[in-house]
Amino acid sequence: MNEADEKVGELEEALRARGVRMTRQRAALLTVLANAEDHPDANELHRRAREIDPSVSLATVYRTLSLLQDQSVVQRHVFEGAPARFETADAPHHDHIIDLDTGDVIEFCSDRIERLQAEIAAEHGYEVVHHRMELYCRKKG
Amino acid sequence: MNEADEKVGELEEALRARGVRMTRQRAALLTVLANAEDHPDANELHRRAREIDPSVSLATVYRTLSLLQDQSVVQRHVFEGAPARFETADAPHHDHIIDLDTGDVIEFCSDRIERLQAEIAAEHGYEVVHHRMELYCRKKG
DNA sequence: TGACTTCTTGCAAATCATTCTCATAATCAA
DNA sequence: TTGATTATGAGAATGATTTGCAAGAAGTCA
Ligand SMILES: [Mn+2]
Ligand SMILES: [Mn+2]
Ligand SMILES: [Zn+2]
Ligand SMILES: [Zn+2]
Repeated sequence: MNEADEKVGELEEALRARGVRMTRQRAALLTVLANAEDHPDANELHRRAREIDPSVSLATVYRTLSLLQDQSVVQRHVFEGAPARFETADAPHHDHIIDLDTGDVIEFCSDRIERLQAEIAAEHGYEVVHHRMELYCRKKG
Repeated sequence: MNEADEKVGELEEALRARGVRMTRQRAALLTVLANAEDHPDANELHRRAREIDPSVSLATVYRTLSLLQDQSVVQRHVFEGAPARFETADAPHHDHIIDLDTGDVIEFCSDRIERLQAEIAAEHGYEVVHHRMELYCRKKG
């Protein structure tokens, strides 16, 4: 709650510096995002934001998420057969394992895979702008 | 045109054997799919199927695609910000490079990445049921 | 602290891909 | 052919996301 609050302050500053107006609803959503340890979807973010400011509408949640995505503050992920999920973009790059039974999302990163991806793209005359890698898994045993 | 027609015949047989009724519209869609060398979406498949049988409706295209997916005859891919795309499932497993400028889709497969993915899942106590890997790229130079 | 300009918001209606409902038509085994 | 079962077309319904618009806030500068 301390680290996250600090994060919120920094984000508000950074955004203001970039000419983004800091409204009540944007601040609420930033707080929710900074405190989220999971990968909530727009509805869940709306639910959490309302706890801080009951006036926040779902439309504004979507609008703010787009804004924050443009500002590289959040990342949007669309996993199979589910609405988009969001997380702050401050963590280093990683990909996801999705537990097919529980819906749990686990993060991982493999430098070797990242390197191989770049190699493969290069072999085809391309450079990777961004990529998506999701492992849909089931517990072993 | 020969190879594809052969493929259609085999598919029709295989499906009939599994108790699937072979209707005019299903045959049309199978022909379209067997002849497709790209990754068309439902609308494009509908357009092509109508050239064979003008009565085919979009609803039936969707219904048939679901059926064929259940029968492991087609695979559905949902790339970023676009409707689902389809391809026959007869080719061996591969992943995709998407050209951000042209929309072109290029296929590739890396055994090393596939192996690493399995390893990573295992490290977390999981086994990969299926995965998704897409490289969104731009031409180099 | 106003007054002003420019952006934001909430609400409801619009989109868009996909799915579903239902009355009618087609498949296929007998 | 017949009959039981399943598929189809048309259009309405869905669900996530976006948008238009009138009303409300933010930031700026006196
Ligand atoms: Mn993550
Ligand atoms: Mn492919
Ligand atoms: Zn990665
Ligand atoms: Zn793969």
